[in-house]
Amino acid sequence: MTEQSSPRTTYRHGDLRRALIDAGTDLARAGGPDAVVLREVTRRAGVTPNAAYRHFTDKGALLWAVSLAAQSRLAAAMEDELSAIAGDDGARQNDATLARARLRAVGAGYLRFAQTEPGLFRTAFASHVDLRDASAGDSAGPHGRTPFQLLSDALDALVDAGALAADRRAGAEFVAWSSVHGLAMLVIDGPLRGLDTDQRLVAAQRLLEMVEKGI
Amino acid sequence: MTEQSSPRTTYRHGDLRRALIDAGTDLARAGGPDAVVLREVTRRAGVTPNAAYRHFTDKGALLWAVSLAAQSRLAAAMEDELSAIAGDDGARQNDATLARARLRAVGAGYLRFAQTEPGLFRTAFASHVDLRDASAGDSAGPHGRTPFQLLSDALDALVDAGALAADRRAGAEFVAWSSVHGLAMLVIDGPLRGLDTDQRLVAAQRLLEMVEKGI
DNA sequence: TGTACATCAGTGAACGCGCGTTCACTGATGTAC
DNA sequence: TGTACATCAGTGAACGCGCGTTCACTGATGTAC
Repeated sequence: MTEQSSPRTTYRHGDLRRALIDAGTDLARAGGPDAVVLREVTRRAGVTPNAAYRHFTDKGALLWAVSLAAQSRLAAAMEDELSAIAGDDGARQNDATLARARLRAVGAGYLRFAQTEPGLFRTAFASHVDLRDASAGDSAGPHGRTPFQLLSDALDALVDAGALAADRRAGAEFVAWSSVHGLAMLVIDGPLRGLDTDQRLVAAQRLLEMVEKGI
Repeated sequence: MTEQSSPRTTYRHGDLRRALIDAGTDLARAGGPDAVVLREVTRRAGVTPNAAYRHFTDKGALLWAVSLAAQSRLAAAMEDELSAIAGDDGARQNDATLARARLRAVGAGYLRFAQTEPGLFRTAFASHVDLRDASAGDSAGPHGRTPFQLLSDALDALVDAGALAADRRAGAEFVAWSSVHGLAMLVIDGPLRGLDTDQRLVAAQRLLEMVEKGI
């Protein structure tokens, strides 16, 4: 993914911006946002530190770009989980069971990404991003939806299917999101770090169940 | 709280360990765990940087001590909320309404502390602490209970009062904690930073309601 | 089709900074006699 | 009660480090004529 192994032969790089984001993503994957160090990023891209300033105004802008990439991967993980639902052709159907399955899939994808890619997960939330901002195109997944939009979609579908009262729709994403996000944080970084894989799965199931019941 | 304003006249300090933790706490309050910088801490205590090594083996040990102090304050905030419950004499009663009020108080205290002291809140979770560890005496509040223990107590009382089925008790703290923790994180540091005070209160109420219903 | 030239992506060297940590030391305190 | 001395909390100076950023530059590329 980085240019490290294939040293450039031309004076010009080709697509340094992309290479810097990729190298930054590798660093973020391994060590979270703090590991995204400008000098190390350029080192990995096989380039002088100041070359980065041709593509980013400063280190913050680079980290921001890496964070957007991480958010996009989070969205992709959620979409993966959605597309794995049996009997779901992706179209909007008025099926309460299916709608609930989709909401669970959104949560499960979120949790799975947090646990398999903790560094990227933390980076997605690092740079004071507003995930609710629909205009953040670079933070969207393969189908152009951001993580927050995927959650909103699932909740809308729940209302359409009659599985959630319309007057409980407002603010529902905040509480659903909070629950799942909290478990992710406690498990990857916090006091629940000690839980083994089984315990994590049980906690995740239990949590999604609670959201479904209590929302 | 720091020694900054009253320069020492004696050669010896008196209680440098305490002063360092206090100065570290001030820094953490203002800027979170990353702001707890050994040199700045000693500067505030009116002491040479290396003096800190008489009391802490390294910077990590200092940060750990500050984190314990932050956890203790979190516990205190939760206890404050508990003691504000009307008609609660603090004794264990088999009253379902009261038990539910206590659980809500635990969550509300947690959320209030996160919002009024975001720096300390993040510091409490910074140093890979295991909050569930009962032996962490320095992380307890005024009544000797850690934040996690306060939550456990509230859930036990819920079972005793018949407001929570005994077979749903196991793992209940994980999902309750996750929900509240997630909202706290999203609001103070994350994508829900933009919410104003009213919206936060509404979200908090809605969340505690969901936990109560879905647990 | 060939040449002159402007553009601008990347170079090389250097900067000042604050950090955590180590060293040999000094001098106030408390205890033993 | 007074003196000698061990203890050890804090000093002062220095270290090496990696960081983000700036400077004047060079040379490959693409375009105009």
